[in-house]
Amino acid sequence: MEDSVEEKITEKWNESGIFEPALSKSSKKFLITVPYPYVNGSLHVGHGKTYTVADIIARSRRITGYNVLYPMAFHQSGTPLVAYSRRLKAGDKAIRKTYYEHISTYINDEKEIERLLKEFEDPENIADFFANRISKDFMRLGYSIDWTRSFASGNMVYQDFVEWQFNKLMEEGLIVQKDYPILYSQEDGNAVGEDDIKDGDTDKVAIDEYTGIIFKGQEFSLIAATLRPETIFGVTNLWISAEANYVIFRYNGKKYAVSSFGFNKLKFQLKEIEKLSETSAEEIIQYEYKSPITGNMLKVYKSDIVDPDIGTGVVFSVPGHAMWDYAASLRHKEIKPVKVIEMPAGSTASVEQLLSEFKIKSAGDRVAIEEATKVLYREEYYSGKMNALNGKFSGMSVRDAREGIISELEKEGDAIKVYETSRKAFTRSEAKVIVAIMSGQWFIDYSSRKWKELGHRAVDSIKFYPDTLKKNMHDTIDWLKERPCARRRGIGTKLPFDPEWTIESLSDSTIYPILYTVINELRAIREITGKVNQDILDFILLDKDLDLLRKYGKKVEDIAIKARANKSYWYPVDLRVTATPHFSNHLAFYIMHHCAIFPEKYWPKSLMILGLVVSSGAKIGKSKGNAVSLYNTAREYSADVYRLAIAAAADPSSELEWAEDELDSFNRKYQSFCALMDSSSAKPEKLKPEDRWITSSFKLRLARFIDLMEKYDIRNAVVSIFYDVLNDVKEAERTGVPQARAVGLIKKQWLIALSCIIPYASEHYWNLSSFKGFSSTAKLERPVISEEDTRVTSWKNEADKLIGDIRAIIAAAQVEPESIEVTVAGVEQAKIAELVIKRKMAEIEPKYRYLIPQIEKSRKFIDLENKDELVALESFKEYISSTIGKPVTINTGDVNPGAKNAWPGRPLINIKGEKKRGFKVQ
RNA sequence: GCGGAGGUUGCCGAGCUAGGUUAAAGGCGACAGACUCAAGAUCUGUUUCUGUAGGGAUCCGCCGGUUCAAAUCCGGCCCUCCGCACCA
Repeated sequence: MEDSVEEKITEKWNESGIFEPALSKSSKKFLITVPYPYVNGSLHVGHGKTYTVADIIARSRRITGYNVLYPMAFHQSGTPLVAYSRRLKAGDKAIRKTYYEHISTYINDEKEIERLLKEFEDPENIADFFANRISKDFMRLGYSIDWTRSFASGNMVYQDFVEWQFNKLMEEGLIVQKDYPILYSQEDGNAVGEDDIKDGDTDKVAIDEYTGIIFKGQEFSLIAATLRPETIFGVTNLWISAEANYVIFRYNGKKYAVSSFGFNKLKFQLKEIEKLSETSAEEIIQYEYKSPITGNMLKVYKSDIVDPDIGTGVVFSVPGHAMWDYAASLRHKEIKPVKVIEMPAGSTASVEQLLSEFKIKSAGDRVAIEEATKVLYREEYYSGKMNALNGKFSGMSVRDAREGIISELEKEGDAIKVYETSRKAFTRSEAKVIVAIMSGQWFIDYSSRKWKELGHRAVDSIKFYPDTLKKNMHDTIDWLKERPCARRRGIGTKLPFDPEWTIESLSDSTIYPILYTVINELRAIREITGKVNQDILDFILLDKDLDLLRKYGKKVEDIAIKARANKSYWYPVDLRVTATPHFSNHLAFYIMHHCAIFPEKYWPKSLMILGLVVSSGAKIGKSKGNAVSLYNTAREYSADVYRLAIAAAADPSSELEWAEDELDSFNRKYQSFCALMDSSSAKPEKLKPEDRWITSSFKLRLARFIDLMEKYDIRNAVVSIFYDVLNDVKEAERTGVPQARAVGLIKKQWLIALSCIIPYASEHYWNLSSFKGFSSTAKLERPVISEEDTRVTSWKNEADKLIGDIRAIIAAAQVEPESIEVTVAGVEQAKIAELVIKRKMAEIEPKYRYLIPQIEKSRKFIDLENKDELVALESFKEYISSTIGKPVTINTGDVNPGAKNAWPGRPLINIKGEKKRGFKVQ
């Protein structure tokens, strides 16, 4: 179909407002939502899947009699938009290129693109531009979205609402404040996110928690940061770097020495820490240091395995269980490795074995040592056991021992936590990324017992599609713990009780679907009051007392009452559709926040989780360079074809491989559907007997479609209503009904059903057929299936089975058929067959007993219930012979002594014709 | 490691929660035929092996078990994929 036709239809939908539902007492409501898109770029075909699936469901509910609301908004909260703007401003080439591509999806004019790029230095402009474009794209994809309720998370009214949300959480005691490690850039004086770090998106930087064990010395103590404190019983000595500078500092009234790099980090992690003086490796090695727990006195050696930049520049040495330490100890004969961990029999994970396995000769084989270290750490951690040398930790698993030793060390004041980045990282402006302790970080405390119980209750009551994910959600809720919920930068709402902080982007978008139900009223109130105050929201959303509103005057009161009615009608969300990456975060928060704030009647009803769209095996992502633009795809193939591909390609919950050539085949099917519609006739005035099969079959398909859509089994529903019906129409031709007539017979209901999937074509042919209104809002009637309908369709199945048999014989026997004679079992045969099947051999007349082996052989084909076989096949005689292409005769026969016989459900086929090799057969 | 999903006929992908109706849906590809001057598209059929009458044999990661009967249930093994957080 032409672009302009689709555009015209879109316009008509918009003008008529058919997707902007009002409250209705007569029909059941259905609120369906999808997480709003983050507006930092154009969307790809993967994004479109979620919105398309939701739209198909929305439309199917609408035509089956529900009052449907499918709203949409835009997300702008968080750091990326700000980061992109900043980088554009700084002239970052990579990001410029990305945005150049994003814009050129829509705009060709070079100058205009340049102008926009300049504008994008303000993040709000990026958000506005793409929000605008995305909503246009969505309109052109035929989504039945109510755009009058649209908003963005940066809007003031949204912020009023989020403030309210956080005040509620605070009142419930679900928000706590603590110190917390974050990635930080000293030069920028700022927290850094993934977007700020060089290669941060491809090579993630995590925060590792080291245990900084304190080794007490005479003048000062050393702090050695380690990931493996459980090996403390195997410590033989300490290492420091020969080249690095060391400093002495005071912390908690005591003196310590670490590398100056290390001190630099600790400054951001420890409170009240003060540098006292410089020192040197030489000075440090003059003393011995006492190990906690074991009390051993340890010597310090210089070694080049120490990277002064990692940890504290002081390393404790466990040559029995660490590749680096072992390699370094080779130069010091007096160091004897001590084994403190034993491995299960058969394990090859030991320092010595890995040394030979990885062919490590000296401390110079850095890469091999790194690799071997990974193996050793992993194996020992998961399968190792502490041996008898470990005091009270002997016999424990390595895991338990690590925990026990850490808590013992911390209790005695013999260790501090030291945080380190998981790899060396730099910001895009080349500043070093370190870990700093953010003091007073705000958290949402998901670990609350009571809250989790509510969460579990909600999960129990929610219907999950697919069902298997329900268990996952229970697990996810158990696993949730405290989560930082505010940051120092980014777009978003200020924390109402601490405005230095901006609410983080996943925490501000949990219960927002309720806003869709009242957004316009809230805006109207805001016009009057200047802000939507907390008590107004209490009244509207939590059904609090009307007295709260007296002070705002009658007008506000009236609007609020209306808003509350809207909310009570539409909420809760009946179905939320989202992609699987949202599962353990957004969806879990969505459930939890509803539980915390709303009474049970407003908790979510059901969730649908979709698999990602992948392209050439990889997850589609802007950074991967395999993003297929949603806009371009829809323009190139038409919105309908895109929708058809999404609906029919695979089960929504599984991953969908995006293949261009398959899109072509969807397109061809779609084209042939259009051609069929173009040539179809109007509904005939009078039915003919041969019309019965196509009309009956359609009823069955339609009923199946309705049932499947009810269960959101979109794929099979599409197969039934699109592919199967299409094939039926073609077959109808052979049953004696021309295709044009066949379509005419079923057109109206077919178009209504199809409006879920290919709304443009449906609407177009709806108009051409002069039906009234829109196919999108017409009512689909559940067909009444009569006995006649099931009978005539099962007759056709019998005919098809017969055709298959005839073909098999022709192929096996290598015959060139002239005509086919089909003989259906008569009364006599039916009686004999029944006796055999029912094991009443004695009752069979002796003269027919010779038939028993013959019947036994065809036993599995015999159908005693099949009483009207002759009528069935007779009525499809034309169909059979036109399909085979040869004349077919059908009659009933008596027992044929001494030859093969027909049995009920197993007619006898006799093919007359010539052997392909020239023999004449009878 | 923890938690989850899965390994099906050339490929993709149903079926496997209720075992037989499954040589195993559907799509893609391949092959043959029809149409066409021809190609493409479309339509028809075939697509594990085998058989001169609708039949037979083998088959659903590997091994074993339950059963009259298993792709489907049970046990073990091998392999693949996803999530593990502050990132929207």
